[in-house]
Amino acid sequence: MGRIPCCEKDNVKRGQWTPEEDNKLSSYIAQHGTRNWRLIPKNAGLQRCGKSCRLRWTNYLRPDLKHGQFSDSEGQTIVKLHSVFGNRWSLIAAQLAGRTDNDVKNHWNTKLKKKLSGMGIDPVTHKPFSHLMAEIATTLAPPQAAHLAEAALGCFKDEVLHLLTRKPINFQGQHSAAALGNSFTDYINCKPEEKDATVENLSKAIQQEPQMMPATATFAMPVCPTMPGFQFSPASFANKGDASPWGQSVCTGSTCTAMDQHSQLHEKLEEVNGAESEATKEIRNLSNIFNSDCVVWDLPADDLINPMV
DNA sequence: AATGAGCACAACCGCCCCGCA
DNA sequence: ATGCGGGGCGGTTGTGCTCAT
Repeated sequence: MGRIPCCEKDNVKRGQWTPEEDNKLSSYIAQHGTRNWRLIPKNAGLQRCGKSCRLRWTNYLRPDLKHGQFSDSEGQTIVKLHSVFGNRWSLIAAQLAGRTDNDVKNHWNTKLKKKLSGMGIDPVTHKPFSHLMAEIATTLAPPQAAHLAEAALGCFKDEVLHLLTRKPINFQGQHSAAALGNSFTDYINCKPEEKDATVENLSKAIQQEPQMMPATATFAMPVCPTMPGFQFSPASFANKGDASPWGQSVCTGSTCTAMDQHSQLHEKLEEVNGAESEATKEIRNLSNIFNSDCVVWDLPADDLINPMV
């Protein structure tokens, strides 16, 4: 069984589009619109799958598209929206004039993800890697935490190395923080060739003192006054000499609360009924988040086609 | 100059959702 | 209520270009 294919794959051309094909498609759509994608290639005289035509049109031929490089502020916008929406590229792209979901996705995968990793930020959760490691210790039972933390240290070793050699971290944990703090201090102060060993020591510290981060311990970002306890200092994360908006926008800690509110967003969405599109509803809800006292958003309004604030 | 690695972008694939009969 | 088809979406792969060796 299975689904009927959208076209007969044997009879359709695949791969790069030629200028001639582009012209045929563009002129057909200019005359007849995009009503039925399955019929468009046939009527336009193209040996292409309807789906391929739709993709070519929406990602490349549409006259309202921007084709240049992404600006820095567009990048920031993507990062911030990604921290709220996750990999919902169409939703993110809808906020950037002239950009498609494919553009945004490609830009994220090729540039932004690496940029965040290089800054010590996990591109999936938008939290600092060190925060994630400590979270492992906080949320899991000691034996599991030890194993996972060790694995995480292995996975993120490069990022941790990059992070720690750039800027000391101001850990002020109240519970046996000395063990972890000393390990970090060792890490920062040791010679490059000793970094690996220090990572291992840090892992051991977590293993040996599983109670050092009790389950009740929480992290406080500066913009989260409601979360007392363990103090992580994102300001110390950012390179102080770096005046770029990247350091500020990603390290404000806003994403910490944004992720929490992301779940609220979905809960709220489920309550909403009516004729509004999902995007409209999400944006409506999102605007509430942006107005929240707890989150600092500095989205560049110029890049937004639906300014949310 | 040749070649391989890395990168950016275009295109494809398969799944899912939604409207309609 | 249900099944079908069109379209949308996100993940993945392919391709061509650039740069370093």
